[in-house]
Amino acid sequence: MALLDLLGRRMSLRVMWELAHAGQPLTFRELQAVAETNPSLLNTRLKELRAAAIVVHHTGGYGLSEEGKSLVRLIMPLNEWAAAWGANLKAKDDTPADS
Amino acid sequence: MALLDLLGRRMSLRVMWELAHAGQPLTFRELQAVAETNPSLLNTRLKELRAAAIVVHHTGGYGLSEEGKSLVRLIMPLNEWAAAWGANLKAKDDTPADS
DNA sequence: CAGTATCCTGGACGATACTG
DNA sequence: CAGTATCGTCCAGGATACTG
Repeated sequence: MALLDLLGRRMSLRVMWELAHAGQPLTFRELQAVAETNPSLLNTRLKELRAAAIVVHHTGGYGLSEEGKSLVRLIMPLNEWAAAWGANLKAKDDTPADS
Repeated sequence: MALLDLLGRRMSLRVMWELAHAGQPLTFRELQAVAETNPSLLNTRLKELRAAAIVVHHTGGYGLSEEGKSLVRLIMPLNEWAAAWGANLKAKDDTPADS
């Protein structure tokens, strides 16, 4: 699944997340600031995300495409699962006395 | 999201996929064969997946834990989305006459 | 058969200077 | 401000030999 390959890369999810929460197009520099990264990586990722039609470049800034939004929606449950999973793991860790 | 970090690594999904489809525990060598990888990587990933309680080591082989199964179930939609997404991308590629 | 140790290589990423 | 070019670093992953 090449999708997870893309999503697994640095700043992929971060960028999507920031764009989803901004609610409005963000400029390159704004995105760079909120995502706390360097132009080089941001640009690389942005190219990939645009090639994947997940991110689009409106007049005035970057935003999520409809596909991008649907993808974000799809990832949410995974997010929750991950939270529960993390809590669970930790709980088990904190309970060495279990036998 | 550290989960995607793990899932993004080579052989994470592949291993989960193979285990899900095997329907029965697989030995280290069997897993290595079906996943087409080397013992080094397989072992590394297996350790991580076991630490994450996604994969368990039954007597006689490796299998998915209940958490692992639920995760696989959660990933399916993403899988479908990716398929549609890929097809769509390709279609647009094949349709340069669009204006 | 199961898993580990070792060594090597490619590519992702980071910092930053620079052009349009 | 937007994006590109360059260069160095670091680590995931590949091949394989080896031990229990």
